[in-house]
Amino acid sequence: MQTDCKTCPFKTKATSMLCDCSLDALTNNHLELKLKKGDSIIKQGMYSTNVVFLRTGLAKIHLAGPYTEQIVKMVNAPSYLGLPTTFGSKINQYSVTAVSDVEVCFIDLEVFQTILDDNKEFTREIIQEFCKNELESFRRCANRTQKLIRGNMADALLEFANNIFKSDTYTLPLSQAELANLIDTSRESVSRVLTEFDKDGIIQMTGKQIEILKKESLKLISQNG
Amino acid sequence: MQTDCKTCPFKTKATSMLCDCSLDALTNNHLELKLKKGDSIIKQGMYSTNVVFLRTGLAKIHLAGPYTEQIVKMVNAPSYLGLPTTFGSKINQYSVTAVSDVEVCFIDLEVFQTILDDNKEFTREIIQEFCKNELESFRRCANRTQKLIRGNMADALLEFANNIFKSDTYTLPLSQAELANLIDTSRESVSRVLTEFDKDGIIQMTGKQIEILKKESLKLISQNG
DNA sequence: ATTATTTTGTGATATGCATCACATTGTCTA
DNA sequence: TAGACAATGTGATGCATATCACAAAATAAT
Repeated sequence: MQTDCKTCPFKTKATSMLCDCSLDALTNNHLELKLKKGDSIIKQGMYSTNVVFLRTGLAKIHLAGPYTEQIVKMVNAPSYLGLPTTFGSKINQYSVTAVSDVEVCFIDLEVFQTILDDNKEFTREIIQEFCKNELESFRRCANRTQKLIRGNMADALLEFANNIFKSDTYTLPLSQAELANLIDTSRESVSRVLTEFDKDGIIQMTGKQIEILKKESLKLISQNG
Repeated sequence: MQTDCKTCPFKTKATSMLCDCSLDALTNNHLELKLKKGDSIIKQGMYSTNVVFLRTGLAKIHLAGPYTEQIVKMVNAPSYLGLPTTFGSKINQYSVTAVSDVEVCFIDLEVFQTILDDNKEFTREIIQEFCKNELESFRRCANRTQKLIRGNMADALLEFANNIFKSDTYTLPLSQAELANLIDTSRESVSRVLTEFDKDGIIQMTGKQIEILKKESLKLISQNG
């Protein structure tokens, strides 16, 4: 169950900068788990002192808004999860749930903190990550609140293609209800827009299988209405 | 013009943890400026290699969304500005503008990075800040997209009272058009809601002077519609 | 003081989308 | 192979709020 972190092939840019002694510390202080699609990785409202490393698979970050659940973003491996909520608060302020089968490593916060203290380059990379995430948050929020549904749907489809699956053909990892939470709309509207895109020949939809036919059109819709 | 940072009375929790040598480095490598209300501190789209310390005054962080300007949040001194945009991107991804007269210190990114490298406690505090900001972003975004205008207006008024001015009587630091950008609505709606709150005796408004009369009502409106 | 310019108040109209309601299809399980 | 439950498609209706269009007031500029 205990992989040697030094030889683990799943590393972020930050992780690849760790000294051997820190990697040894990680090896001896992490809990490796295989979780199934739908399983909770981090749960909002729970007390936690762990940082999570997503070794393989896909996860969603989501939280309870004032009325409905909101999916903040999708994260694919390799990536750290829960840094903001673990460092920023004793109680988890958001949830992370597996969207595919995943492998995760739980790392104690104190161990992680020590590793930060001992590895300047690692710390720099982590801070860079924080910064990029915050900028991304700003942009995302502005889009969500200002764009119409078609624009946000187009964004989501492009995001899956470009950043998550790196292919214009993929299987939607979320239900339509979840997609609604991702782009702040209703389940019904997701269904309507998706069938509309299909009818217009912008995408081809077979069940949850998506093929993007006219990427340029999607980009235009993303920019305009 | 060059204050000695060691004796500067305006310090964040993080800054108070710096060693003397780092404070000396700061003293010799910062540019102190007094800016006036409305002046730009950080400008979206500009190349920048500076971190800014807001010594005194009030500022707004804002960015160009797909259609309109969005005010992300208000920041009052003492606080660092522009860490995400300076670390995360060469080009500024958002703007910061003085909302009152302010004093700011520009610090070169390399100097700031060295200080991070040399001060573990400082770095911890900065990371904590990042985490809290990110959590705050998530919450803010969920509220903005899910709440109705009255709820968001109530939030803004409470935020000013509780976090910015620490008093239930204050002068609105933003025009109604800016308030609209802060809570993602139209200028007209801001005007309507504000007069409504006034008529209902929840606030008393004399020009831009605000007095919160029924704080509990505002909290209720924030929670419900 | 007198324009000029920005800021604010308020009605009328239009619209994007949530909500409700129900049919249909797909998927798991006993 | 049913029977149950979850996920999806689609119409009809209502509502919050953006937008347009001015008037009034306040602030700045000459």
